[in-house]
Amino acid sequence: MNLSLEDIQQKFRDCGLKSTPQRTAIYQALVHSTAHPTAEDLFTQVSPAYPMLSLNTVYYTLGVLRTAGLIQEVNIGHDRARFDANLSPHHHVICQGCQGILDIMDPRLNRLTSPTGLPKDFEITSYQVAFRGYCGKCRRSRSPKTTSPSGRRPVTQ
Amino acid sequence: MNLSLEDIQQKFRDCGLKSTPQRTAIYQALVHSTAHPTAEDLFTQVSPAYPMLSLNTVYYTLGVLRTAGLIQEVNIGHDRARFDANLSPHHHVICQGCQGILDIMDPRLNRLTSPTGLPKDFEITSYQVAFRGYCGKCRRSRSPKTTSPSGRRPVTQ
DNA sequence: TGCTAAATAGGAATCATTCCTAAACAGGAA
DNA sequence: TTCCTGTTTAGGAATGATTCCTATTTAGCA
Repeated sequence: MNLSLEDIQQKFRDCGLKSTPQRTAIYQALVHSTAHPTAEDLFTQVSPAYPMLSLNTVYYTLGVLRTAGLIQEVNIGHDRARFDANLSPHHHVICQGCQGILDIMDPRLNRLTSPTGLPKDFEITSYQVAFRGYCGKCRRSRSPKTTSPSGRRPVTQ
Repeated sequence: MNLSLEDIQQKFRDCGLKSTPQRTAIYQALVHSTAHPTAEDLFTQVSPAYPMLSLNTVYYTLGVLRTAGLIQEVNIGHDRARFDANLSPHHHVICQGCQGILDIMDPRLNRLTSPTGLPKDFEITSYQVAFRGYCGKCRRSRSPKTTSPSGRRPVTQ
């Protein structure tokens, strides 16, 4: 995604958010990333340009942007929060070796119907598919003969 | 699921794990639960019978059982780890009000094909669908007119 | 029955995240 | 443009889940 400074400031205005240099830089970093960075990642990335930046501000900003609906929190693993400025319906592939995340935009996955066995009064508002496995790099650096790492359930076709 | 003490001890032996009262109680509590409890939940549940039980032991035990492949860690949200002794392929519905988790066993969801846009050398070993929404109880305790809470992307059919 | 490696309990350490607060600042009002 | 006020920021302290460390206990085998 590519957003100009003006685009970003307009978005902030539309949401009733003040436009500050730090906030703009953090959002811009997130928009330009496809790596689903953590708060710390963004802090590291934006810090050089804003040496006084506080990690605290990154957390606060991410909270504000999420509440405003400009970004979403991607819950992959329970260890730390990762963020995504891609708001179009999509899914994820997670490498269990390097913890890397890739977006999956396959439109077929956006047409799943309500599952069976759901209580009648449960209202589903969204869903996401998380594929897990190993990327090429991590597969090569693991035991070369292992094509299906032990203890993992293979994808059923 | 219903497992006798002997069943559990046999499972431990099969995995080369020592069978201790604490370990048995923790695993049994997890097997009998459908609530995907946290380490703390299990500690609270097992503590009365084992007053000397340490939360540390619960964490250690869960780690051992997971490594042995007897349980799995369910990564819903990044706040804390939840565990599941149900190893058959299944998916989850998470209530965003009370954080409750339900199992979804819909076999149709186990037949998803590999998504498009996946790098050629990425090997998928498993996947899970996480549905999010609001259970009946939480819907009723929210603003009654809200049928689709703001900021949530509805399920596309 | 004894041995030994694994398991347990408890305390301390770690790490992500949140809370608290004073100072700085953006953006609307005058 | 200047002033005001509520928001934002930075920094430090607090929190809470989880892990680390270690001495003691115990399961399971010889």
